[in-house]
Amino acid sequence: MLLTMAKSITNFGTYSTCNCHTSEANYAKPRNCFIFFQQPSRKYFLSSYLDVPRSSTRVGAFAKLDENTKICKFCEVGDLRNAVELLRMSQKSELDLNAYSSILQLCAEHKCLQEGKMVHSVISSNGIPIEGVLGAKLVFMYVSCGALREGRRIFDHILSDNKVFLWNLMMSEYAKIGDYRESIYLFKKMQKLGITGNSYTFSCILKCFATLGRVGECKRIHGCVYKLGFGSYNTVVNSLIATYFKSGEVDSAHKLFDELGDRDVVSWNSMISGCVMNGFSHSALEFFVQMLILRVGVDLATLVNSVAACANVGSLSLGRALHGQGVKACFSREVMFNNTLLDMYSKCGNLNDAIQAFEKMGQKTVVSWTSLIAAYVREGLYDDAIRLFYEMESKGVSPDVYSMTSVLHACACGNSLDKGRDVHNYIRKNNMALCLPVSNALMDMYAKCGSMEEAYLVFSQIPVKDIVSWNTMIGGYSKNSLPNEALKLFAEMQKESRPDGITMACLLPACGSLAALEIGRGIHGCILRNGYSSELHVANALIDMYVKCGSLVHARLLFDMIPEKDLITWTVMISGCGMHGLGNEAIATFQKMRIAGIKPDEITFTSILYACSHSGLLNEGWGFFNSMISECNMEPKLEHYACMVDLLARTGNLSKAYNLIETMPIKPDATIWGALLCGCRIHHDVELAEKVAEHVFELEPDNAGYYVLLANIYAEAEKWEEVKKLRERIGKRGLKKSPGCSWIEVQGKFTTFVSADTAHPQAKSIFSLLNNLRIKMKNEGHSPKMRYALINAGDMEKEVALCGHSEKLAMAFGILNLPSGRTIRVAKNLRVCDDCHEMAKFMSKTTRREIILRDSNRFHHFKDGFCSCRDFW
DNA sequence: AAACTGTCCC
Repeated sequence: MLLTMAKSITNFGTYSTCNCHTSEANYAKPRNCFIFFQQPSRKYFLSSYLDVPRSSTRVGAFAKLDENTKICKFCEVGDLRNAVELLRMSQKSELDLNAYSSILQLCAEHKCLQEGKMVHSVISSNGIPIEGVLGAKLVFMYVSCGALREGRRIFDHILSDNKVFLWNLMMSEYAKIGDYRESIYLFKKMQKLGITGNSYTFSCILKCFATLGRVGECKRIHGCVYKLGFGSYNTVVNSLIATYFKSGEVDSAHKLFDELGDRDVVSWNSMISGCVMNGFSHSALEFFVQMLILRVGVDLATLVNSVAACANVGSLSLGRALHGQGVKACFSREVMFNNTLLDMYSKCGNLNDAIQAFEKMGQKTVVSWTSLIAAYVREGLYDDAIRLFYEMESKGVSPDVYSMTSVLHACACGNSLDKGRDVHNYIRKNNMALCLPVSNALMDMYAKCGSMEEAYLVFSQIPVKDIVSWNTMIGGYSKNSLPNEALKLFAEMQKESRPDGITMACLLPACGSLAALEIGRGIHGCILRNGYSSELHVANALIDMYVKCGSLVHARLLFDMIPEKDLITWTVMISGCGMHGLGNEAIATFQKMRIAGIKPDEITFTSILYACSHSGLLNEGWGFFNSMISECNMEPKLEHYACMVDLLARTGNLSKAYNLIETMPIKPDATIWGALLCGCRIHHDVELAEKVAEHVFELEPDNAGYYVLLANIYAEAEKWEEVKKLRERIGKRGLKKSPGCSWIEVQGKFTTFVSADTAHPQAKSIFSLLNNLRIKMKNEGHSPKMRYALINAGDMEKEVALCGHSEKLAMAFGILNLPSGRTIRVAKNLRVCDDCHEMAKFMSKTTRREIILRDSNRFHHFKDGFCSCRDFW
């Protein structure tokens, strides 16, 4: 379809371009707001409002007329110097209003403030009252020459006989410099004085209200406009359209356009830019194509907005076609056009053309530089982006808010904490921290670089936080494994500010990592009450929360209810099935996704490979690995190799796994060797484990977990001497095994257990429950698995230590405190041990409870003495 | 004309 669009441009490419600059493009920027002094309209308005009426010309002696005529003649030919000279030389009695007016008009046109002031002083010293037409001319002169304050002084002085056009002039001048409040003040004063506005008044005031986001006032003006009969003026309706788009009321804007009989190029442009602004770039392009079909003249604004639409929908071919049209229309020197092209090429994934567009630009502004910085970030060239920022600065282009946030984004994505801190210093030096988007970007940078302390420091210094500030912090805590902080901040936020869907998407991963099902349910309720559940991001986050909290059933229910699933929805479900040991269901979901026409990405492949690995589906795993390369043209990354090594190792193909590591085209990291080491434990291959472990220790010498893993392998082989040596090695490096802990949520409250936790108030009943179970197990022929004790001591002692594992304590606590029949959900920070796994199976049978245990790797569903992992984890 | 917060894998 986009191709046909591109073609239609070439077919209808002979539109007029000459009028582009002069058309009344008054919708986009305050700069163009006051259009009636621009080229096409000037004469009409000046002659009707400003020129001296003939009746006031005094008919006197011929000589007097002569002086005036001379001055006017000089003015007519644009000879300001001689006109002023003659004015100064003439006697007061020789001059009439015509002469003063003409000179002031010329001063205004040539923007000659000096001469204008001189004329003003001549008028004053001649004692001519500043009122009526002369007053208006003076105001116009000052304003045109950029002396708004002077103009305002005279404006206020002659307030009583001000005409509408002067009010319009002042209002639009204030709007031009961004002082919308002053424009609104003048508008209200005007209303108070009973002066009725005209179409220009309303265009201007609508823009002011819209920019300040005062939608209610806009609607009131809309009513006024219709009452006063301006409802058919396209300038006014165009402003209304733009206003509604700005406040996000897309339907109202469309309705106005549909009802507008006389559409001009600005009306069309307003539709295109409004659609782009509100995320409907496809519709924008449809309007553009319709313009071509109807042979409506196209101007610079049309092309700029349509190129932006191409950028958003990623249509390179149409973008290129528009580029060509712009060149034909002689826009190649327009900075705005070139900046948009740069951005379009970058967003369409074409960095080279973006760079070329940048280099070809005659005039580069801060926007051009910022767009190029963003282009580098998009391609992952973070250091180049940062370098570009400093290059821009050294070339004398001062960074603005946009360039600051862009370079911070580069630091954030590139994980460059130090460079980010440098930029922060730059911001402090230049007093830019007070700007909220900059502070927000700073927080995001610190959060993405893992420094939540610094992020919080920035956060705490923001006097008035917006929704982005809160979301950034909450999401930062979630991502940096500080879920409790995320929840705490969320509670704090609710006192001050209303959360939105994004807040929920930021917060839910915190519940997921805590396995906080009840809190997660509470948030789900909040989502439903506030109507956030229709947002796909929120729904995806919810599904993932239920997966991670062990409730695959709820996850699946929600998943099935989503009518339009995106890639992430599918990926969440695939990895969810994988985590819960349902490999075949993961595969079925993957296939359904393909049928739905969704293309998997690298993460989807990681998830499906991971699912195969956890269910021991070797052939299927290889199938996906190969199809990733051959069908999807993707290059497997470290994580994909890690999954394959894991899969081979778990299924007992240890030497094949070893070979894969040796022959893989990228350098294996500790995770890859670690996966094989795990396999060595499962299959009790001490010899290979030693070989593999040395690779691991070399790559990650400070990770105590790997030493413990090898120690366990030795312990299982009862090589106590080696265990001892390894423990010494750990001690020498000063490493500490991260202590195992497990937690359980009962009525929304968490209880955390560490190994052999006797401090708990219910410790006595917990231990007696576990002891009874142990006795029962023994009677039924289960011998405790002592190999995990890591202690070379008497068996009794080992048994005691085994009984004290944190997951056992948490499970026992659950049995004691949750109503019968309720599923017991426990989460653990490390992998579950063999003995605990055995006991959990037994527990599920004798207590007739379903137990769902989440360890650091996956879920175990214990039911009737069996585990969903089929003892394979 | 450009920018800041969001869901998935390891």
